[in-house]
Amino acid sequence: MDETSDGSPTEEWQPGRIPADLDATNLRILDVLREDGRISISALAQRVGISRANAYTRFEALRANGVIIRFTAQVDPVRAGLGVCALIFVTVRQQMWRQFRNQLALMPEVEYCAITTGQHDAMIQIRVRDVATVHHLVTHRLASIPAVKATETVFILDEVLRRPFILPSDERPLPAPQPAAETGPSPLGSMRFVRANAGRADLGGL
Amino acid sequence: MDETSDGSPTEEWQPGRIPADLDATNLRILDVLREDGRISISALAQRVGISRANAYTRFEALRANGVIIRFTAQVDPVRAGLGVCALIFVTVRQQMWRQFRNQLALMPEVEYCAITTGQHDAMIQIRVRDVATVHHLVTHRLASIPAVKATETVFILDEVLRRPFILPSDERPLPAPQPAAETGPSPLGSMRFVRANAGRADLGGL
DNA sequence: GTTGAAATTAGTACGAA
DNA sequence: TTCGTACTAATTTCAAC
Repeated sequence: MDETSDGSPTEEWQPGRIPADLDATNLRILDVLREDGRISISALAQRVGISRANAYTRFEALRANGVIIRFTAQVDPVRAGLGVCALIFVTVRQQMWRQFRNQLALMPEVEYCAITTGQHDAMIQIRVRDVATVHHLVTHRLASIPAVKATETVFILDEVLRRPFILPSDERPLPAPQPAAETGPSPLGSMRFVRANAGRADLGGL
Repeated sequence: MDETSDGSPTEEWQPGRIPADLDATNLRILDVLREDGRISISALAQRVGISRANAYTRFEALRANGVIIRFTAQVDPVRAGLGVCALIFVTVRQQMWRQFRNQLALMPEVEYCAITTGQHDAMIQIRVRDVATVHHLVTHRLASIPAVKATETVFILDEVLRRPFILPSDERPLPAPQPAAETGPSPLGSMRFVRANAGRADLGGL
């Protein structure tokens, strides 16, 4: 146990700090909650190997600290009627970031949006009913946003992996079961890191 | 209940079929479950405006039909100690897709992987502790997979939007509150759709 | 599809180690 | 801190309508 007299209530979180309250027990709790978010606290305590009261305390703390943002269902988009998924890479007009974000919030088809380094400025992932809707969304709705300078669209053909989240405690199940001859340094030279375009350090009103 | 041999869910789902069981009530259930996956069935029934027994029936059906895949927590990756997120675009050697998928399953840092059209073959999203880990993962772990021909990495600077999932019933809150003069066809000409490279129709052992 | 029972379980509050 | 237990309130289940 660390003796850093951190008596601050609710413990304000600071960006640079490594979460000290994420011990092995809390990580196991998150691990269980990842595969069954509706598990009862009693069952959770049982699976983690702690008492019910302790499980309640840690559970609430994880929520209060913001480690757990919310509980939600994971839905199969195809079975829900949204069979088409696409990625749209957006070049954003400088100093119009705020408008870009505001407009995105008004688009319910957008499941995910991230600001990236590299050739483009942002990547958004959308889910819609059919391909025609993608076309309409890109050429009409997105194109009508002044902050959007250009877009590049690719379709998602198959989603290989979709994990709810990952934890620092996740480790490789198999420690490289390959023949030693092939395990050496990169046999291929085409690993490329893409840096941002010139003038991209300016994130405007982000 | 029809008893197929292995107790598989009622009503086998077929890829082309539009989910007929997703009426307005089920969509409202999913909508509630999206923002609170731990809500009790009683409260769910109350919020949707149906009886408890009905809510139980529909709830179980949505799970059995595979519309709801699972319930899970949504965790803040930064607060969980994984502050660095990156996208890696991978060019996969033809007819080595199966190996690619198998190797990915062994990499716990990978949160998401999708096969895409366009210049690259797949996009994977990873979360790790620091930037150095990204570098090691790309130049050593990924590069040592024979199926990986080339990669291109971009870092995620900020995650603007992260919705659990979206539903067909989600609609635009505001019906285009723009002046009519600007609502016409695309004012910008740089909306680009990227098709797959030559020979990309072959998905190998996918 | 709805309502109303009983049975079970969840959530909370104490002490004790 | 963590655990164990008792108490109260809520939920799930099963019945009949």
